[in-house]
Amino acid sequence: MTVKAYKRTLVTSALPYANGPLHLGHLAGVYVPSDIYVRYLRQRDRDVISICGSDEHGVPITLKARKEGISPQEVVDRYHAINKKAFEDFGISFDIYSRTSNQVHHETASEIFKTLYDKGVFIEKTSEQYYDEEAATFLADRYITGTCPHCGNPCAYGDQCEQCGTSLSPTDLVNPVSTISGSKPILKETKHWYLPLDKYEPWLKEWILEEHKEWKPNVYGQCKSWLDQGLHPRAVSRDLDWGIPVPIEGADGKVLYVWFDAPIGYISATKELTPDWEKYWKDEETRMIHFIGKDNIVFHCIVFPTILKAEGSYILPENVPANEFLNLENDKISTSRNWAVWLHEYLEDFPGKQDVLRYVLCANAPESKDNDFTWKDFQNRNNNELVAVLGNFINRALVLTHKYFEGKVPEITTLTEQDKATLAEILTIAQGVEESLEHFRFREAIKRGMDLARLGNKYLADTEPWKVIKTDPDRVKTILNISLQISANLTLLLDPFLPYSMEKLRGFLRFEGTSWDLIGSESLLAPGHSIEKASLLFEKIEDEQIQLQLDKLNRTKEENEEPVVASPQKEEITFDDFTRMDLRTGTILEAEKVPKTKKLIKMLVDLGFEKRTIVSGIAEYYEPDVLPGKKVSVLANLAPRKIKGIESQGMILLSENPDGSLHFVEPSESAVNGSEIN
RNA sequence: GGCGAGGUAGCUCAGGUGGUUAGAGCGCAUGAUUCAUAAUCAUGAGGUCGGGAGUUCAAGUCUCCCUCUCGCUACCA
Repeated sequence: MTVKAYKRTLVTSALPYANGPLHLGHLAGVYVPSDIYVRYLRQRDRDVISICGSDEHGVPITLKARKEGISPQEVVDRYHAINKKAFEDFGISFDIYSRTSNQVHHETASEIFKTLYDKGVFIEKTSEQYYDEEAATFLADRYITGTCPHCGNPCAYGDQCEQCGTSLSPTDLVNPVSTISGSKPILKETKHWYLPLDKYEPWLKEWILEEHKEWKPNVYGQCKSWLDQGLHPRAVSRDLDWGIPVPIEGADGKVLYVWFDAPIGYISATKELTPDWEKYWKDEETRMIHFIGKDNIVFHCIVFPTILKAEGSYILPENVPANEFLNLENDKISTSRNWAVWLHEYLEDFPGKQDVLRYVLCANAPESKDNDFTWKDFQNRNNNELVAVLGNFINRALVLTHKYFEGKVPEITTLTEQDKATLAEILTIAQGVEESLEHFRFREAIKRGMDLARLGNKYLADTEPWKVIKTDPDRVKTILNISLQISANLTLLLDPFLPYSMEKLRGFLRFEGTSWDLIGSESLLAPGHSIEKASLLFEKIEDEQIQLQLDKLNRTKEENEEPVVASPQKEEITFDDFTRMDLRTGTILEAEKVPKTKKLIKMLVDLGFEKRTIVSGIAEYYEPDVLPGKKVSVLANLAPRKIKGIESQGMILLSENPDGSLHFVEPSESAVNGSEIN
């Protein structure tokens, strides 16, 4: 592997989807690390740009719009505004925060599609999809509801049943209904374009598995998993009226699939930012870094690079430092369950405390595995680290300087060996931070950065200026000069992590330097230079504030535990309809797990008049060895179906709780095998 | 079931190519100290490195089996 010398860096951060506000998971996984990285490079005076924006297409946005009776544009306008402002208020320093619904992006995505189309990259395929004749439109999976074939939930979507969690395809649904017109959709042929990922598989294997072994284990492993399983062509278009129209003849009513256009948003945003955009996207001397969460690995490591490669003139990402997920108080963050800490709410509840959250999310970032955010930990890190270590050191240095030298930086008289060692340590620490940042190890970086404040505290404890002042005031001059030089160095070293606080600290010190190259200097503050009276850099966070946040989450939990609204009753049927079902009492004779499956159990059931083999997905709730002898209710005249190669002759009735757990509908002991259930 | 990532001190995590008494921060205990937001500094206690077997002179680090967590995937009549 050759180490390339790069002239510039292009940093992209995953485009947040504009159908909801930002939460801590987004920040910890993507935006805090990318912002630290970008601020660091800027401070080093490197040529770097940071790109982000709202991802505004796709079906979920149209659904949200429909639900609220507004247009998709209004939905994305709302969340784009909220999120853009939240990022700004939080100090995420994108060079541009654009959006995919704007003109530049439409043009850029269209051009790239067109180029690939003209090159003959795509495969065209015709398939049958549901079509709403009344609304004269094809229906996206999410626009179709029907009865889930698995659990009978009458409100299942065309792509997933939210009750049992099964992923579905629209044609699986029983009694499909269009959510647009309420009519019954028909199957109609439609043409789509596919990106043949399979053809690029050999190249991807070489590029990732051979040339990028340095990628993080979670990223590399995920890619390997996909590549080993074999790639398949992926549709790049959809029948939908919200998005970027497919820019070719005869593609009316079709738009680019959102995952195709979203990453191109990075390119569009760069175009919008600078006329020099090609230098960032097409020059081999540019290093492109994608900051993303683990859910985006396949798109940024496999799909998007394939698009860029197929297009031919673009560079590929040099690294994709994807993070894992952040949990909240021991539970997965979930927008639909409102289990989250929303950024805009945090900013209201903790005004002026952006850096505290930046610090906690960085120090506890889910870099190698899923991590947990707890409010207690948030409080502890603020009180025991930011306040006690960093804030306290600054306070000590400033207070002592005012107490003994009227707020003027004293001069160095004589340097002891300890002084020299302490000053030398500054640079060593800085090099450690650099090393960590260059390798995207942000939690290690921030910890190493804090070591400089620890060094300051130790230095003061060792030299004891409050004692020495009585016997040797000249010595104290040197001690405080060094303490203040450490403080000034801290403003430089921690600026990428804690920009607000370091700005404040520069104010305290009346220090204006910002360049990373100054770090290690022993004369950032000249003797005689006046500094401001000390005020606090960080404040303690009291238990009450934390309790308030915990109460908020508890309320959410209680709301979530309220009984689920019973699914609406299905449409009325006649007695004849009912009598068509042949329900029987039976007894399980034998049961065994179906090999190589997680849920399936194969049973032999005695129905009195005959014995049936029935396969059922209950292995997560019943062990096979407890089943023989159990009385069950069986739908006997259900058409047989092959499951995992075994013919299942009937269905065992099960009741399902809201949590998905299954329970047999058990006839009483006195019921005889084969007796009819009416 | 398949694939991937994880399971290391009370908590959150480090531990290239196997090699002296397994590390850090926080928490805890003891001592020092008072300039400082009861902050700081020092010292210490705490781990059979998920479990088992194997390779090796030597394994947290390699191999196999098992187990738990997370993700993708198959499967649920």
